[in-house]
Amino acid sequence: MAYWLFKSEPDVFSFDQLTAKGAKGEEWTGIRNYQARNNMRKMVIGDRGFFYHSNIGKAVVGVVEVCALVHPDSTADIPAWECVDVRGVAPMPRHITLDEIKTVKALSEMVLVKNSRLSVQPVLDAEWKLICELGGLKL
DNA sequence: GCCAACGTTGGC
DNA sequence: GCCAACGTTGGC
Repeated sequence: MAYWLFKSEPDVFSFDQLTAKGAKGEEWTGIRNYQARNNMRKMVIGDRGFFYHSNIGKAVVGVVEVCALVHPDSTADIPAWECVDVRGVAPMPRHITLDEIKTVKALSEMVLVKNSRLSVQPVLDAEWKLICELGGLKL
């Protein structure tokens, strides 16, 4: 099982909005970047990811799970753009902000820090465990 | 609202 | 195939 991080601006699509969709989840539409799309191609059912709020909040706010393999993005005008479906698993009891991540040495190599513009990114096992711990999340 | 960083586009 | 110009993202 691999870990990922999905970024979204909360005023466009927030973690609460995803959770409201229930177990069926929602398409992760709108990705128009090859690196991000290629990351989604690597995902399998059951992979988990952090839900990160960019711009507003700038924090990891919850955990999601991949519930449909990569498929054409229904909002795209060319078939090259694809996406997975994700569903909400659990909110972070304590949000882990970008500021906090930057102060933790073990997290200084995160893609979130190194390449902040990539909207779907891989997360290392160690990074995953640490952020869950910091956030008080037991899964 | 600014701007740095990055990705994409298109002329050559 | 290079690279300048442009558009977008996202932190500040």
